[in-house]
Amino acid sequence: MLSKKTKYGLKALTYLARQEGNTPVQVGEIAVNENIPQKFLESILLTLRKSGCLGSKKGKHGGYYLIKKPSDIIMADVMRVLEGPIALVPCVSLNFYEKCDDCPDEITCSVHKLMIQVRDSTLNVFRNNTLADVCKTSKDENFIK
Amino acid sequence: MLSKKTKYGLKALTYLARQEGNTPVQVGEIAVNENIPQKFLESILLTLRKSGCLGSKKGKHGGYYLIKKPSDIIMADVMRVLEGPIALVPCVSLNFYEKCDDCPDEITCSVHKLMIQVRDSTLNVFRNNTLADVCKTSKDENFIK
DNA sequence: TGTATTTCCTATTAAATCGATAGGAATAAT
DNA sequence: ATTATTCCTATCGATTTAATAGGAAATACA
Repeated sequence: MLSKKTKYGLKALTYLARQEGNTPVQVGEIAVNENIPQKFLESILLTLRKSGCLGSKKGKHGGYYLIKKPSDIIMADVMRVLEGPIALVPCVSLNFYEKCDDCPDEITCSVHKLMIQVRDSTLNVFRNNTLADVCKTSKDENFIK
Repeated sequence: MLSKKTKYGLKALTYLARQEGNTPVQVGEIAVNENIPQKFLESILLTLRKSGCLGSKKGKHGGYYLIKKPSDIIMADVMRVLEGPIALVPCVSLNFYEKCDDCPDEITCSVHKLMIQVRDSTLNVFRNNTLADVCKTSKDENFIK
């Protein structure tokens, strides 16, 4: 299950991507429009900024803004920042690998093999979607099913 | 992330699938061979039985056994019993649907659309793998990558 | 220069979930 | 009867999650 953190983070990113210029948008504005608790959103945007997904400006008229074009923001990267590993098991994770302590042998582990398939198929989706893709709704003209 | 419950459950099922006959196998035997806390495994096998994935026999010489051929056991069904929804968000779940309380409109929700893709690709894996497939290790001769 | 505004940072809390354990009832074989 | 096993309910401790609190640091602007 997706955490609220991730869900809120994704919504905030799409909100920013839909902005006209690149002027900073305040947390409060995003929070109100996307129904997200403001203080919680604050901490989420902070981690997104620290990981290089977002830029920020402090003080009056400050806020957050995208530092890359939406079409250059790969969802796999965003998901890893917000949700952590994409794999369902650490032993098949590309970026967060860990050995299972209860598994004598990965090669013969049947769970392992199944989970690699799931990882690859999920990764395929997240790698082939940019923030720009995600922003297109089914209402948009150029939306291709 | 996959819960321990699911991981243990899958391992137990493959253990049973690899048995010769259909004579009941005791929880203790599975627990020892798969490095699973016995009492925990007991409760997992119980839910698998209640959901129709397994049969059981009480008393002396009792235990658990498969009631279907491994090749007839679809992983999607098993996963739903053990882990719950396959979808990452309830609003895109086929079997556990729930409306988001913070989302005004599913049609235009960008998260929604992305998560449908993830659900479909994951489901594709779980629907196309039976317990028999999962049991094949990469060591097996007929294993096809 | 000072005041209002906003991000930044750390700590804390309440609730939910997870992993595991405990103890015994029910059932079956011998 | 005795022994072995599943079945059932309850509970516990640890971890994670979602959210809140309070204030420091930075910036715009009057």
